[in-house]
Amino acid sequence: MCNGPMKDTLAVYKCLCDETRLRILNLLNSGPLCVCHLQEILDESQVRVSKQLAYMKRQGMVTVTKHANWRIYQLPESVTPLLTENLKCLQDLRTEGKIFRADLEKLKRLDTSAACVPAARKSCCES
Amino acid sequence: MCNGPMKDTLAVYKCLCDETRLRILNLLNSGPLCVCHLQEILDESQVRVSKQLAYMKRQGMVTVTKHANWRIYQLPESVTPLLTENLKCLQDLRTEGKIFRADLEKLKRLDTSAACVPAARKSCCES
DNA sequence: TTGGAATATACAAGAAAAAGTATTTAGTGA
DNA sequence: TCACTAAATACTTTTTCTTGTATATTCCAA
Repeated sequence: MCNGPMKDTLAVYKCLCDETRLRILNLLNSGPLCVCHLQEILDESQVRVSKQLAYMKRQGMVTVTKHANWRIYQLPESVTPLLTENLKCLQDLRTEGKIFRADLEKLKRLDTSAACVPAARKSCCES
Repeated sequence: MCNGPMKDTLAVYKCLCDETRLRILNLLNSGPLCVCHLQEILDESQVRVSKQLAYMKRQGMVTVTKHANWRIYQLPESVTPLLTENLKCLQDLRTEGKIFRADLEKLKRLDTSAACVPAARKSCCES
């Protein structure tokens, strides 16, 4: 996972250089999410979302936990400074980036009572 | 050049997700440089460097000016916040990233009396 | 105007990444 | 055990990126 600064740096940028992955990071930045909800918000096929998540996991950019039938993806507890900075930039982009904003709107409208919504998200949505 | 926030953002990350391009940005970050010097420092073939520069130019990440036989590449006067942030991150990486450090060492040892060294660099090296 | 240097570009080949379809794996619950 | 759901993986095709070789362009200087 830690292959030296250059490899790590490139891994981050490789995750960031794709639209779908950026949108996923934008969403995960406000809390953990199951695959089915990502699929729903992004309006992309199951395979596509699943593969992008697998890619990001390989690069150490997200972590997964099982929850019954669902897989909950989230940003790792400890995020590198580089990724942290860029997640901040993504937040700034929300102002101009209508896709990012729209995704977050959809996220807010999610049914938080669904079984696959993890406790962490529920509480974060209530607040 | 300005195709909306998403395209612009992706353009930045696409430039950043390649080792050679990162090294080029790291070098240009400390001043303009001609292709032949980039070639020398990076120790890469002419075509390869030239193509990466062309790529970055297409993405609006660098600008060129002619100077006799040479092409001087530099970061654009007005750099987006996203790129600015990431250039800062690159600077931080110099501490751990030995390639970046080594490149800058080579840069310092460049013969600043060479005709292709632009005035801007000369003065910056003297300071 | 001819030759040489610095750089770019065209074209072809190869490698890597992405997308789709179909299939598989796990977990759940009747 | 069987059927069902969520998600991952295998395999294939397509697209995109990268690289290399060769050639072209541009500018200079003799």
